[in-house]
Amino acid sequence: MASLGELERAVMDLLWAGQEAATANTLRDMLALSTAAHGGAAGHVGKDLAVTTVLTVLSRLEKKGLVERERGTRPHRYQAVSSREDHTAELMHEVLGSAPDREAVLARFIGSVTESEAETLRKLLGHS
Amino acid sequence: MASLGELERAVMDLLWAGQEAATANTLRDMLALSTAAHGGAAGHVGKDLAVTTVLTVLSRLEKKGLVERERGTRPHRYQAVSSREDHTAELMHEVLGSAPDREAVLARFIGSVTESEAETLRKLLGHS
DNA sequence: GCTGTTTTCTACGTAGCGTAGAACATCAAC
DNA sequence: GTTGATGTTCTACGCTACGTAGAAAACAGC
Repeated sequence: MASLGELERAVMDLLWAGQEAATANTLRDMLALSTAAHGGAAGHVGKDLAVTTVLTVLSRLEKKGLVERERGTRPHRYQAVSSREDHTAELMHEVLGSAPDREAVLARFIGSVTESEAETLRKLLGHS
Repeated sequence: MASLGELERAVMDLLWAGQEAATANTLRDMLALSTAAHGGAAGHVGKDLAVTTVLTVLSRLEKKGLVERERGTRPHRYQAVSSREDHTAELMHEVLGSAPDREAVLARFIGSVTESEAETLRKLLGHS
C-alpha cells in the first residue's frame, strides 16, 4: 500500500530534503530547478509544472498518509509525515513481511549486503 | 521495477510453493482451489478463471523476468526464476537502495525487528 | 484433413498517476 | 462591500498496469 509515481517521488524527495514545511508554489519552483544538477544521465530536465499539478500530487500524498498539511496558514504548508529513513525502513519491513519465512529472507538479504553495511549492522545488533 | 498485481501475486505464490514447473491448466485449477483454506478473513473465494487469463498473467510475469517457461513441452511448463526468499531479499535491497543514506535506513530497520530476527541476524553476521 | 488442446492476439473495464483547466474560496485593498 | 490577486478544490483527460477473457491461430493425434 505504498508505491509512488515519478512525480510523487520527486515531491517526497524535496520534502524529505528540506526540514521546513513548504508551500505548493515553493515546491513547484524547486521542481523546475531540480534539473541536470546531478551530472548523471541526460534524463528529466527541470519540470515546469502548473501549481495545480503539484497540489493534486500533494493531496494524493496526503491521502496516502505520507504528507501532512497545515491548513491554518493561507498558503498551506506541506511536510513529510516521517523521515525518508523511517519510511524506507518501514517499506523494507513491509517487503520482509510479505514472505512466510522471514528468517530465510533475512539470510539472503544479509548475503548480499556490503561489508560496511554488515559492519553497521553488527554494531547496531550489539554482538552479544 | 517489480510490483505485482493481486493475481500475479497469487500465481507467483503457487509457483514458489511447488518446486515443480506447472502448466497453465494446473495453475488454473490450483487457483480455483485456493479458497478459504487458511481460516482467516472471509476474503477471496476460489477464483474460477479462464485458462487464457492465467496464460496472460504468466506471459506478463515472464516479461517481468519472474517466470521462466519451457517452450519445448507442449503444454508449456512454468516455474519461478528465483525462490521467493531470493526475490524478497532482492526487493528489500532495491528498497534499501532507494534512499541515499543506507546505513541510516538500516538503523531504523533494525530498530523494529523482532528479537528472534535480531538473533538470526547476529548469527548470520557473526564472526567478522 | 478434422478435432481437441494450447497458445497468442486483441480488447475491454478499472484504477493509479501525470497533467492541468474551471470553478470556487479567501483575503487584502480600495 | 466590491474587486482583484492568490490559493485550493473539482473535474477531467490521456497513459499505463492489471484482471479478465473471447477470437483466432498453431499444433498434435487420429
